[in-house]
Amino acid sequence: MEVKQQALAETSSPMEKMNCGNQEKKKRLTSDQLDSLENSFQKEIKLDPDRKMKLSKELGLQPRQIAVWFQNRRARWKNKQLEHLYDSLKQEFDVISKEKQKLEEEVMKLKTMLREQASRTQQVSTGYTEISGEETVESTSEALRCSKRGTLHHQQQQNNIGEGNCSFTLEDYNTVPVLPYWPGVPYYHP
DNA sequence: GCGCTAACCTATTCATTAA
DNA sequence: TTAATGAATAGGTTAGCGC
Repeated sequence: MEVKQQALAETSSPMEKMNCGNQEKKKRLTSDQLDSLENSFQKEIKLDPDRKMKLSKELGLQPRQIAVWFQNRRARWKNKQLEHLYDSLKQEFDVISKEKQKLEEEVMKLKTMLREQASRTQQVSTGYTEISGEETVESTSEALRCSKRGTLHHQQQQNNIGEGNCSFTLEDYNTVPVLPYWPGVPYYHP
């Protein structure tokens, strides 16, 4: 019963007073009221009944106004959280995009090198050795393997890939923590 | 299980204010 | 005058409680 009376009291908002003939206009809260509400919100994002009544008395506002302010404040806070989340995800996306572009360029280079090596191998296996100008072609397959391995190894070292040393994996991505966190305000679990 | 109620959330309205 | 901001409302959902 006591709760019911309180609920009734809370419904008597300024707007309803306006509708009842009382021309009380919608008013902005004063900076002192906002400071107190903000401090309270920073301490605890949820509003328990005791604190609502306490703030109501302290600030000379209806409990309903306190509740509404907290609701709206939580909504604003959540929007900010989403903005922060969007920013951090965008940053991650940009980094991954650049990494992908680099890797694609590397793949192109390596494919070109493989094609060149393959054409040389074909020339050697057919027993055809062409010496044009100053160029000398090695005719042993072992030498070819060595040179190929050396080139690939060099590429792998440059890019830190191969032998399980890939610089970025899906697992890495999945373990990157997003930041559901807004400094100065405790994380809100709905 | 069902109805009631309070509290909460999201979307929206509307008054105020600053540019 | 208008866009941005914030107080308040409407309507829906959820959880707790008594029956």
